Amino acid sequence: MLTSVDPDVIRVLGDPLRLRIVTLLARETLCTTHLVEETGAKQTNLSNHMKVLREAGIVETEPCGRYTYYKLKPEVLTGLSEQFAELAASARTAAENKRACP
Amino acid sequence: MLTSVDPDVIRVLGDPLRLRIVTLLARETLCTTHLVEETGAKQTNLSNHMKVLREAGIVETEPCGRYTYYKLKPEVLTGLSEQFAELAASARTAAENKRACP
DNA sequence: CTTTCACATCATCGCCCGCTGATATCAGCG
DNA sequence: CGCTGATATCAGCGGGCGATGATGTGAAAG
Repeated sequence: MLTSVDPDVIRVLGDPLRLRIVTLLARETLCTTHLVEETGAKQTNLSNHMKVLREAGIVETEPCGRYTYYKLKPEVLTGLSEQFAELAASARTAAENKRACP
Repeated sequence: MLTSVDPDVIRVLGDPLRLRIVTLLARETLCTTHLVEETGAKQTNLSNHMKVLREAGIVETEPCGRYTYYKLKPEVLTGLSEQFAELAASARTAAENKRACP
């Protein structure tokens, strides 16, 4: 059975701002203030997106004083990479695997 | 420079039905009728999604008589896999890369 | 040619979701 | 404690996008 890509994770990453946040967090661990500076988004907006990313299991929070640091969970990205690699491998053999017209 | 994941492709794959279509096409090349059977979606709805997938460069069309076969472009999936792998690798080193509180 | 079937396009509706503003919470500091 | 700044939560608005129906096009079958 071909394990498909997790729809929830992809759906969450489908938002441009969230994908941007993930890309930023892949470089360094940041807190909300940094993310506000980097993205130019409002704090409220960002906090909402961080909640979505947290509930999707993509990021973890690490309180540090009155700041909240966010860091990526690399396993999630690794899983995505493997799932897409598997899909790609399957797709390469699917070209000749043409189902007959009904 | 860290090459981020292509936001357009991810955004297109963010829709559950489209991701399902891509997963199906990774197994075998199908025409619209097959996809209608497999997904249970209306033909019009499916045709709209196929247009989006086509314009995003994720699938190719191959006319065969009065049927239209769709097949995946594996390079796109391979690219995604590599980009996520790169992100994951970067994220693993980003844990200690913590920017100072402002 | 006429019919039928596969598929695409167009217009429209409805709803989800991202954005915003107001407000709550909580930690540090004087 | 009172103040300030960082962050979370909540309610409401509005735009974009996915779903649907009607219709157009083009190719095979009869």
